[in-house]
Amino acid sequence: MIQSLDRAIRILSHIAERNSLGVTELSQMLSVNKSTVSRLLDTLRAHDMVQIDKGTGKYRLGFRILHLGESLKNSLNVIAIARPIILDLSCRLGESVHLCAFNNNCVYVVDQVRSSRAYSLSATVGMIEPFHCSSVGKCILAYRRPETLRALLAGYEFTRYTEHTITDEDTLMSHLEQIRRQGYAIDDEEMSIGVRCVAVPVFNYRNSVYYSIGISGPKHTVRASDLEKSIRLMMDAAKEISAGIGCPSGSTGLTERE
Amino acid sequence: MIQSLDRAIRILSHIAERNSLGVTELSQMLSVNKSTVSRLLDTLRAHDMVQIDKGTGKYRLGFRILHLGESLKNSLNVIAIARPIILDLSCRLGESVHLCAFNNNCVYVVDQVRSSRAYSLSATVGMIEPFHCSSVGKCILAYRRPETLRALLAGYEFTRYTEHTITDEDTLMSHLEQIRRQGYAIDDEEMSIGVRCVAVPVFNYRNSVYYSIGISGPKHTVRASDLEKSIRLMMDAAKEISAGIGCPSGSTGLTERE
DNA sequence: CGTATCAGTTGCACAATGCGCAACCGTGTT
DNA sequence: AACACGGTTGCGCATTGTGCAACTGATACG
Repeated sequence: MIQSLDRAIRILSHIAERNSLGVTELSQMLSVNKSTVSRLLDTLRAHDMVQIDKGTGKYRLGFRILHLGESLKNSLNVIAIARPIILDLSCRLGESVHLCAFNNNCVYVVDQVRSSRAYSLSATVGMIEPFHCSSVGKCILAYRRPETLRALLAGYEFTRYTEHTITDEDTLMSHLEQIRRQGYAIDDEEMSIGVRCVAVPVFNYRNSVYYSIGISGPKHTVRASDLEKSIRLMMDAAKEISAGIGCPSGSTGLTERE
Repeated sequence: MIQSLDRAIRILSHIAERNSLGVTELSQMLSVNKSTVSRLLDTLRAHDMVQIDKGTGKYRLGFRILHLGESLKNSLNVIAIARPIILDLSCRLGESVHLCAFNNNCVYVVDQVRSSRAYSLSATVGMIEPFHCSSVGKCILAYRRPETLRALLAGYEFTRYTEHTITDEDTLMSHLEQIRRQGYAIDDEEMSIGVRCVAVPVFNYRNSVYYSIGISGPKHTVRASDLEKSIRLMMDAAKEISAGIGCPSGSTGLTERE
């Protein structure tokens, strides 16, 4: 463990936590002489890892941090990260698994693993999933803010596919509330008779939900008896993907909607 | 300049640039012995500033970077940063200046400085600016992607306020193209007869436009003769705000729309 | 107006710390 | 099996980072 570097990172973390700090404060928090802190800050500042807040004169994080973060985000490929995980999930559950993403105000299927089963249900990558009657769609909607939801659903057509389809905004809203509470969404023959789907949310580095993974299968194979176990497995998989895209571990569910 | 820290930050930057690098590659790039690089990476990894990409086995940036970045973004208060700058701008130009933000698919006035002039034109903070006939609105729209624009304008009503109001999508589209090329937007009596407005975009840390600043004044005070000078001053102010929220200097205009 | 107080930076001398070297793993390749 | 290659560990040296204390500069206060 390299002392100076270790201390520098500690400094960054403390600054991040308190937004801005002075040399003396930092030196007390770290129990390090302020001359040392001052010199570490000099080097950090030379690389724009911290900057001096004109106004308070204290140190805040520098924009280099943002640029590093951008680069990391750009290199994060959810599909690549999720692939081995949903592959494994599909094997364990014996069902097709889709990875869906919220983009352009729609929920798209962005990747898929087909079940090994002879008669497998499958979506098409690129397909848009409806908000009101797909588990993956509802799952993502459940984590939007009320205002966003209102905007999304303004003018949305609640096409009825089966007798179980939710066809009005109010019902959907309270349904979404429930999904967020329980942490998973079910589509029980809401789009096609005989088909049942389950989906769970994937949390990103800021605890927002922009992805979901879902399974779909013939109603009789996705049985109530197995459901609990399946959901647990799915949640484990989702947690792994979440971690892979930077979700702080253990914080799932404490999510601000957006 | 503290050597070890300096080297560590160099390592981060190189990794960011190339997405992932190995110990040996890094040691060559920095001309530092690989044992040293390895030990620096150990410390960085202990703080999740880098992580090992399972798959390639090489080092990539760690999620701590993202969390630091989030914290910085949360502490960035555009209004606070912009205030002294638009205040100064308003003095120099003698016009009211507004700061507008794109949010919830609308352009809102989020701050304002009223001109010292006796008859000043002013908006209300919180007000929503129309897309098709406000300079601040057009200015922000001009940097949306075509797909986003289409979504935004689907069902948008091109209310006619004056004989100069743009009332159809095609005209607006080519007008926006021009705005992006020239870097500023003008509203020439498009919303109110006798009122002229000018707006310029503010670029954020990833070169996206989510804010604009605009002036509005009686047509005769915002004269064509002064326009060039005014626009230059506005662009300077916008650049300063942009820098204040992390825009990499000198990169204005090379923007990906979104 | 001078003095006290506090935050931050600089000079210096010491030794702790970080460094390069070389040896050592562990994997994959021919 | 031998080799090549990327990464980690042990060790001894001196470079580097460190604490101390003095210095600067701003702000408050009698």
